Amino acid sequence: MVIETPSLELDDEEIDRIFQALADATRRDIVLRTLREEVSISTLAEAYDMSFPAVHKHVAVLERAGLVTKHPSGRERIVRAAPETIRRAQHLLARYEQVWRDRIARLDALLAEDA
Amino acid sequence: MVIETPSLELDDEEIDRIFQALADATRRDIVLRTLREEVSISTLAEAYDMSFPAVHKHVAVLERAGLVTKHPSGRERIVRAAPETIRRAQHLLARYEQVWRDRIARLDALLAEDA
DNA sequence: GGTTTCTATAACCATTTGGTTATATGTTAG
DNA sequence: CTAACATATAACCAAATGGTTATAGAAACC
Repeated sequence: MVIETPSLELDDEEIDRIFQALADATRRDIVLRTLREEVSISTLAEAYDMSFPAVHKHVAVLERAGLVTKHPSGRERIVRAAPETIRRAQHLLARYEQVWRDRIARLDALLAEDA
Repeated sequence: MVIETPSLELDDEEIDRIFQALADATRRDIVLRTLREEVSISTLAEAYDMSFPAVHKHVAVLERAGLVTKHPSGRERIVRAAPETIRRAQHLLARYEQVWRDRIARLDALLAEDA
């Protein structure tokens, strides 16, 4: 039996799915909306100028990316944002910024050395 | 004449392009690589198991997203990361997290009120 | 029980994406 | 000048994306 190691590290495909999911204005709006309050898919669908199945698909993309979760409640599916995944994406970008700052620090050190 | 207002706000299409560009492991690696040091496209191309034109296209996607800039140097095109765009994306996600925290704060306030 | 509502999914379509090979142009090196 | 190298771009292709309509199942309402 394989023990699923609950790695905090994001693998490449996971990151692909997260950024891909965020690369669409409707989906970003769904994330914002569900961060503020839990809503059903059909309630979400009312907000956008597209069919229910289109919104349903957007929610599925967000779910596969781990950005939202769905919870049955009677005939409805309540959509909840998953802030932890957003936080991980944010931290990934923060690490990119750190790489840049490390480079600047190296350049500064080199300049100080030469002076 | 239209004065181009240098808005710090990211419009939807700009954000689409940024996240879309980040949704590919090769492109994220190019960003990381160019954050550390400026490199030519052909130097980049050596690092990946794909043709030069494929890498050239990835760089073009990153450039359209404002994540890198290209600078001619003789026959080469030096690719530089644009950390400011990365920072903006990071801040956007930080705002999403803030929306979540605001909600928690509201719920906490409600609980305190009821107590 | 029948109707309505919410969800799920299939089938389809146009466009975009991410790769390829081939070719042309510009720049440097000898 | 010529050869080699770096870039750019066109044409092509398969797969993925983002939408549609149609259909079916499940839960709730009266």
